[in-house]
Amino acid sequence: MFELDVRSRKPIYEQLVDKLKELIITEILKTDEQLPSVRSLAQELTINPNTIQKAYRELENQGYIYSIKGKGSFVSPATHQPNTEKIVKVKKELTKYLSEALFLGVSTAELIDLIKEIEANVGGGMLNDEDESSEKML
Amino acid sequence: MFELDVRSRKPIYEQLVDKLKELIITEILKTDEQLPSVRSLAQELTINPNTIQKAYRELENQGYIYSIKGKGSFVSPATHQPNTEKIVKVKKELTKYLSEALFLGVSTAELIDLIKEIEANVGGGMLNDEDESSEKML
Amino acid sequence: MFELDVRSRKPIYEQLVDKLKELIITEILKTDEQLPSVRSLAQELTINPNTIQKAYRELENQGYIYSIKGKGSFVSPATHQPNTEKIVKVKKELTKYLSEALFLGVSTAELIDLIKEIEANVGGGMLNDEDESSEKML
Amino acid sequence: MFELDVRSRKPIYEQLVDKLKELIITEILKTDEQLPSVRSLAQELTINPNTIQKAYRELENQGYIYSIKGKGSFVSPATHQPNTEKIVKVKKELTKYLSEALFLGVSTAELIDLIKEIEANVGGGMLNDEDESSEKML
DNA sequence: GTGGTCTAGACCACT
DNA sequence: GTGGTCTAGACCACA
Repeated sequence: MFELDVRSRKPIYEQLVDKLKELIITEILKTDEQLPSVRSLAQELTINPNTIQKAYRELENQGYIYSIKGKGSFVSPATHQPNTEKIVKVKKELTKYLSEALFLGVSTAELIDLIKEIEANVGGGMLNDEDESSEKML
Repeated sequence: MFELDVRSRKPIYEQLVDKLKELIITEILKTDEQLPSVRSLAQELTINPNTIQKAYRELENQGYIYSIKGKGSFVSPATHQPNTEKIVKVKKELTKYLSEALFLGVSTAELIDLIKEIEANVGGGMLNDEDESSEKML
Repeated sequence: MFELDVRSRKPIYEQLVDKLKELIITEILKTDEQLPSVRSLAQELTINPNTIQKAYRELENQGYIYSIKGKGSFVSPATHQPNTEKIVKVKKELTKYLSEALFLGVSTAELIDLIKEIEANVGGGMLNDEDESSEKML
Repeated sequence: MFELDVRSRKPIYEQLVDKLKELIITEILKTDEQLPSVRSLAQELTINPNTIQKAYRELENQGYIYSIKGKGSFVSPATHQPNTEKIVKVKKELTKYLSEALFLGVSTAELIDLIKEIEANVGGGMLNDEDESSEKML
């Protein structure tokens, strides 16, 4: 399920954050769906529960999930009130990596293709095709 | 000139690497142009020379600059022999941030515009041997 | 264990890199085995931890080890996907020293013997999953 | 004639030493032949005369050339009294690089070919085709 | 003058 | 406890 690379320079908790974000963005994890418990996930991945905890906390800070004491962690509904601050940050990163890609010889066409390809995978975004059923929970 | 954020979670030397890479990619720093000396830059930015050194070393490892002991540090010529390994890495990062941007509500059109805008700034790419305006800077 | 010559013209960290490379190549240090911690090795060798760090970092760059923040440093699995660039470099050095050896009167036979001798010590190469004697060391 | 790589990590004077050694070893520069003067070589290569000077001094120390004040520098006759100390050093380097080559996947056969190829280029040396004379050595 | 190495000692981030 | 970053200050090697 999760393929963590312990050899990576990137901290494990960050890898976890990225993976979970991806699952949420691609709507493999749907709004209000429950995430695996800290302990079960820790056991499954054979890593320290504190590491999972840290990843969940980070996701909560970024607004991707919410936690309820005693019950668990759940996927937040997509807010769709454009979060300017975050968008600015992401665009900054994008600019950095797009420049580097172009510098390394990747063509514009290739990059546009990449965007389109990704677009197809991202949960319809704000008009997310037919999830009408995710409105309970707190 | 360089705006470093000493409080950032990103190490100073990495910030420096990114800034300098940017200057090289946009050809504000031209091939074989001399970079500011370790010590002068350290003084200008009021950070430790070792930190600058670390950044320069990293840039050297990544192939962006080369250093000569008694002489200084200089911009490497762009190789333009596509470095597959690096490209794969960059594309991975791009995928991550592009997904996130789309999820945050940035439109595809906007992203394509971003690419085109960046493309205009990145060094002419392959052929710029006869650049007429290589005045020093910094 | 490690014999470092602090007076040598070769930097300490490079001596360390060479020694550790040797231990890895001869498989005295096995894949995924943990290296001594930066601090413990520094204490043992009575040199500065930063120097050890630098050596470890260099080994990481060269692909011989990998480091995980809160855990330690470990031997990378041998990739065995021939790294052309590195091979070219090594062959260049070999040519230099082989010429010199021949010039100094070492016979071809002697050199071939040297190769065979070394070959016997270098980790079996491809297939050594079922090594029976992987006791720790260091 | 000399192709020096100013971008190399290796100091220029060392590159010079290596090149000149090579010319002497391959007997392109014959015994007692005069080397170019420090100043003329400096001019030709457009590098600092001090750098040439340093290279020549090093070659003199290693016994490859000799200098006569007011006259110039000349190739030393090959001594042929096996220089144990040097041979030990060279063998040490060879062991290092041979190990690495084998580790990187270069075959023994390939290495032996390399030796034979080099042997053909090295100035007959001591005539050591089947040198019967190289078996003493401390 | 340049880059490069090393030390001593502090503090942070991750597990 | 692990690796990683940073500083202040010293000394060396190269051109």
